[in-house]
Amino acid sequence: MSGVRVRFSPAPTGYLHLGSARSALFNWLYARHVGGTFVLRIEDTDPDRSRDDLIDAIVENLAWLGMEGDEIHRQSVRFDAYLEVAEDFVTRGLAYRCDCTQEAVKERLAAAGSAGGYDGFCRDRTVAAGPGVVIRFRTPDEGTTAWDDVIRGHVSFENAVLEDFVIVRGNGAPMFHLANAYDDLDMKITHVIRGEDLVNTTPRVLLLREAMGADDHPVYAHLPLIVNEKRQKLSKRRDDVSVGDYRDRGYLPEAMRNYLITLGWGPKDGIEIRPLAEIIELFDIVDINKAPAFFDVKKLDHFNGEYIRALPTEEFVARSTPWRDSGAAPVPPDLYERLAPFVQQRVKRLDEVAGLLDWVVADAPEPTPEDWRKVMGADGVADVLDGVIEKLADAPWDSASLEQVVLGVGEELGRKSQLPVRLAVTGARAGLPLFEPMAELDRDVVLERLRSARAKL
RNA sequence: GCCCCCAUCGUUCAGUGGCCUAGGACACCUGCCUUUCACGCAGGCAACACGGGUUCGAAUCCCGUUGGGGGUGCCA
Repeated sequence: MSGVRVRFSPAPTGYLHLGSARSALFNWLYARHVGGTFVLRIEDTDPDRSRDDLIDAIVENLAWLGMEGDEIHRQSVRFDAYLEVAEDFVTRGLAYRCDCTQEAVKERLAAAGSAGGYDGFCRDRTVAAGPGVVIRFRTPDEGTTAWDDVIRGHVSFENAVLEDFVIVRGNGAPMFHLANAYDDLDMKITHVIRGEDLVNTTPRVLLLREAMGADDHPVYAHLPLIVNEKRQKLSKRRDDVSVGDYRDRGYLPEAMRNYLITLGWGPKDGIEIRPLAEIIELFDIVDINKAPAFFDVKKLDHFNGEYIRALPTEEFVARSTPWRDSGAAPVPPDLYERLAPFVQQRVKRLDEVAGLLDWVVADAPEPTPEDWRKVMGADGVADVLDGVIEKLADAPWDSASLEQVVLGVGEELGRKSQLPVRLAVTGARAGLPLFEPMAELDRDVVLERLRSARAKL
């Protein structure tokens, strides 16, 4: 066990965001790589968000991806410690109380022609504690706050641009910077691996930490953001960001995990799809990329397809069963088991399985006009259909015989006979191998579909 | 506005001064396999944003430009 301690510290949101999942994963991977400790710390300093149901969703999705905290903490039960530190800051003159309303601050800022921040109005006033009174941390007016980021290199901020920020809310609850700085120190976190959207809060945390008496700070590694096709940070409103939604759509956790890892990092040998154990061995935060990465669902689909096909058939059946009956009609389990190998070979998501079997368990869908024209418009289709209808009337009803009959008719006529039969029976040009599923259908049903198609020629 | 960051094929990762006529993967295109599709196989298309330096030598180092992103809450 190395002394490395990393943490994933999400705010409770009721779902696990893709970006958060990736951050968690990189922390977890690094901990496993060096034999360190992965701490899960729920940052529920906002009382409105400190709800068990919001937290459970995150824990469950992390577990789905194969991660669980070696330690689990919750900031809402540690308020006293944070508040004590804040009081200490006030008595030491490092922080002060402020009773400015947010509106008043905004007005003064606007009048001064400034866009944001706080103007230091209460810095030298003496405000008594009370409802609505916040505590602000006094940031230095001079100097710089900087650190050497593992991924970004040297990052530095002029203290002058840092405004005095709130560390305790008017309702008495601590703010995240305070709790975050305190806990990283208290929990002896050695490496902070998190999204780049948090770089600019790092100086605050560093300053707070220093004020708490720390003479060092964790190693920071700010991950590149995951972006959408417009190269913007993934957002809940615009993009599909909920890990749970991907699970519902039939992505395998191991595929999702493997794909997420390739966003911002890649093994030197270029082999992206590989066992977790190998990834843990190869992974290191120093090799993480700086540039934002686009979340490419098509590539995720490819990964997922690879993982699906690699599953032993029984496992594929078991894992795809929750999606089995979501099509036009329920699929009988024994039938599903017989046809599963064919299904497994052609789905990229588990939620596609039912659609492939619709024509077997329900009426065949109406062919698209284009498909109909391309297939049924060919020469000799009527003869093919007539021949197949005739021979199928008393042929043995098993897949081998069906194949023999259909292909046999084609050979006699010197035509490819599968496509017209396929379109007539399944309603589509593409799909499962024809004869095995067709043998599952009753003779009457097949003949009826063939006759109906023949009649429409 | 101010602060911070980023910049190799459409996408993603590799490449850390010469091995690069820049490699892998996804996507796309073409064949092969197959009387469907998919899988598989063989090919193809396709990038170092621009301009200055430094150096015998730059995708790799420095500066600038342009472009993009993030932040700027009593959310985290």
